[in-house]
Amino acid sequence: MAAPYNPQQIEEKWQAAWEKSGIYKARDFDKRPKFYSLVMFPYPSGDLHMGHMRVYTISDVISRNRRMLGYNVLNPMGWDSFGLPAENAAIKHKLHPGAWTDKNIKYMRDEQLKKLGTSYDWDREVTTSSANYYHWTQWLILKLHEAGLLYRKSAPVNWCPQCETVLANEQVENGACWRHPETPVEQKQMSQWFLKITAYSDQLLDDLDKLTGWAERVRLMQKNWIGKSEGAELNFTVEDKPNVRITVFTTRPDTVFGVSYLVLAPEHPLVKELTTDKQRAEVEKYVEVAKRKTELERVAADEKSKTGVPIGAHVINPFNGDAVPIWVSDYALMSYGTGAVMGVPAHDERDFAFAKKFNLPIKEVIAPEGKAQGELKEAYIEPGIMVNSGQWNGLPNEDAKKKMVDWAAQNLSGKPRTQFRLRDWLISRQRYWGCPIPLIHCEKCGAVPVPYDQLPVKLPTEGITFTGQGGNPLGKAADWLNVKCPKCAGDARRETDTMDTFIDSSWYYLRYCDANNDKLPFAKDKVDYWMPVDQYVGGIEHAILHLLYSRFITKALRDLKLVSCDEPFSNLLSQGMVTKYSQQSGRIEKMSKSRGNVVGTTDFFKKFGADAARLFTLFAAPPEQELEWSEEGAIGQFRFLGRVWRLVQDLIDSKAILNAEGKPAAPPEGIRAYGNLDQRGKTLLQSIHATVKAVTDDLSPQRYQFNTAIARCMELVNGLYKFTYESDSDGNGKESSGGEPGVRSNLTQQEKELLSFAVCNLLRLLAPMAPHLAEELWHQSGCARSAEDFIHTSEWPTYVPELTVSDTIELVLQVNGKVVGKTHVPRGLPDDEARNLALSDEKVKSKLSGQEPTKVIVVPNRLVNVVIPGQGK
RNA sequence: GCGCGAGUGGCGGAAUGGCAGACGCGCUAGACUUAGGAUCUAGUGUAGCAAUACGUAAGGGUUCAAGUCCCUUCUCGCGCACCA
Repeated sequence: MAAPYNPQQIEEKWQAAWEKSGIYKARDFDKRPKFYSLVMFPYPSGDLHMGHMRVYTISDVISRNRRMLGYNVLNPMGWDSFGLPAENAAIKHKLHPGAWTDKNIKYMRDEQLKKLGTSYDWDREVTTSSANYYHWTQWLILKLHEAGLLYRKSAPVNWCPQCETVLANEQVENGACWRHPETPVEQKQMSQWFLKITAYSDQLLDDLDKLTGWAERVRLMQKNWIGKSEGAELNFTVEDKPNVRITVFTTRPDTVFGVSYLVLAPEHPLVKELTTDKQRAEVEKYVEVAKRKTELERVAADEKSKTGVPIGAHVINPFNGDAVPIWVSDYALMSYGTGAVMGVPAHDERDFAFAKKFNLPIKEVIAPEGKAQGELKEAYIEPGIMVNSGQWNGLPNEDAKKKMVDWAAQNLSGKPRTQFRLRDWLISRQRYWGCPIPLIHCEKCGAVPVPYDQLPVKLPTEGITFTGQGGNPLGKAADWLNVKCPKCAGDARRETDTMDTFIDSSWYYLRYCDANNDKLPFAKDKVDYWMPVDQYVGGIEHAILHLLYSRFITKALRDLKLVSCDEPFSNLLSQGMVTKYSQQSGRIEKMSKSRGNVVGTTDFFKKFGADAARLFTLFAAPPEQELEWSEEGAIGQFRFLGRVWRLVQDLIDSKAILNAEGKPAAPPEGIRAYGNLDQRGKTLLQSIHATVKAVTDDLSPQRYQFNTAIARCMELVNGLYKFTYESDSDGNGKESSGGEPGVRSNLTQQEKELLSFAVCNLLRLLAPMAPHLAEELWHQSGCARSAEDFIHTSEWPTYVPELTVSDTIELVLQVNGKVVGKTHVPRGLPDDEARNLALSDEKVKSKLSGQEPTKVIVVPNRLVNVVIPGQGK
């Protein structure tokens, strides 16, 4: 009796053997076609659970499949290891963030990712918090500084009081910090470092069209985030002050005759200047209140709670000379457009609500049929014909738009303008555990870059304590802080802000191409060989932040001639999250520690093995969908693996698949013709070829349907059981009753070759998904030529298209589209014969009851549909 | 509110416009047993003894033929949301 399937034992054995062999090393400049397979690298939080494992499994299957298909695969892994949790852990445990991080990395790498059976090239491991990585983050940021893309300015910024740091716009969600939605961010005026991502707004938007390998919804999210609006600037002159003009941005210059007021943002510099004495007290109070409002409160305000105060002054509409009042209201944002908005209540929902509340005139200037509708119940925002608009009356509003902007340009009262929602990327963080910004502040010279030969600016460890109070510990490290200016050698201070960790992760895929370079971040020729990434796999939560930043950095580095590609990720697979029932909430929720519904990796691997875990996460749902973790389902995969194991053991024990030398009995080229096989053998051979085709297609980038790939393997295994155990005569199943079930004793030599061929192919099809079991049986069954001949470097099986389909088919007979019968016919039966066959069928005849059919549709090799008249539907 | 996406057995999910429910979980029955998170065999959409009828959120349409394409409605999920 063969040994039972013991995953733990074989998994450890092969993980060690693979590591020793180096079969997963990527080779720079190899002649094989390259395939760069990337998975979003983790933050080393300390413990991965089954929810995390899904993404690594998917990416690993793709990598292994491509490798077997003959590609030179780069499949690297690393750690996004700067960031707040390490610093918070340091405060809590009185441990340096670096020590905490290193400990976590070691555990996650050696006890979790390796034990999952991943095929990473660990020689290229990167850790963003190590000096040999952040050295080059600093190098790159200085290059961006030289290119004018890094600048410092004082601006109102989002401050998270809990993180004690500023945040990028992208990291503010509903007015709260992305890390804790319960903490509203505050507005602070601070001098901060920004990256000029807006210089690339147009490219980032236009090139989305090139990304055909991305899901439409991800592209759409980026498009909306960039938020391009075409419109115009229009200048309104202040009444009685001909030298003072207020410029508004509008996407609807065609509605300018309907302006009945103008709004300034509370922060707008002209508010103070223009407010009349009479209104001053009220306006100042309003501005004060608006300033104190958090972003959250401003966002939460709906139309009914619109607020505002007239400042007493008026402006002249450049188109018709009307004077309209100026208001201050916080629905105008200083950070968008010009901070001033023209109010057109008749054709803007927001303005309509504002006018209703404050009793401002509503003047209709666009009407559906060119006739004014009179009193409006709501804003009319559809296209229409111009009315009440002087010389433009009667024009379609879209035509008027262009002409009116032209007119404004000629009269110096406006010009076309494109406005983006995207803002520059605020990268300063007032925290210790991040990459130091390599600049030095000198009173005389300003902000001076640290010379390249003095990089990296290392994070100091001396004199640093983590108390969680009093701000950034870097500000207290006197030895580190006080330096001489590189330019004038005078006294100067280091920048104490560190970089947003999204900087680290927006170039790590480039570092993988040349991870051990100690002269440069990467050699250009290596990056040009590997880039772009052929398949990126990761969570949808990065649809905007990380992916947009990475695209920007790639484009900026392209313009600096440091890389050649301009889009980093050709294909993106956004895998769905893993969920599980949570005792805490009583609902099915995303698997996470805080929800108390995690399934750990270690226990599961010990009991059922990594292969079963991999198979279940692949099988239970298509990769882009949500997946509910089910212990029973996972055990089901363990049973399937056991079924494969027992079958192959049985075949080996009974000498059914090995020849006298202990090698597979199948001819080396496989079995590519029916030969003398009987029907049962033909069916199995066909099933083998069909399975190879189906799994090959399912694993291809066009599909990535791992669930059906596994289902097809299961079908083949079921077929093999039938073929192997079912005796000819009684058909009573596994060697009838009693005793050890056994392999059919009457196997012919040809059938043994067939079985042998089946096993070699089945194992290779399973290899990407269940790498350990496949490897073990590959060697046991003698398919391996030596102990070093790994299944993962073997060739992916091929199929003969003609053998993927049977030579007879079941022809479906329909009457008016309903199935009335089926009949077996040879494949390729001529249409007229199929037609005659259908018309002579008893059931069809009885339905016809003597009538002539109106029509007979023949779908070759599928069905015949007889259409009978007058029977309705 | 706007924009995407999805609704298929008890459950997860399959189906280039051509036999709905592959494959698995669960369940039922049988066999076997060195009792193992066993294994093997058969069955399992609903109603019915059956023939058969009905079935892919609801309604309509296109088509010889619709889960699949079109329109309307409903439900759920996701994203964005004072962006002028």
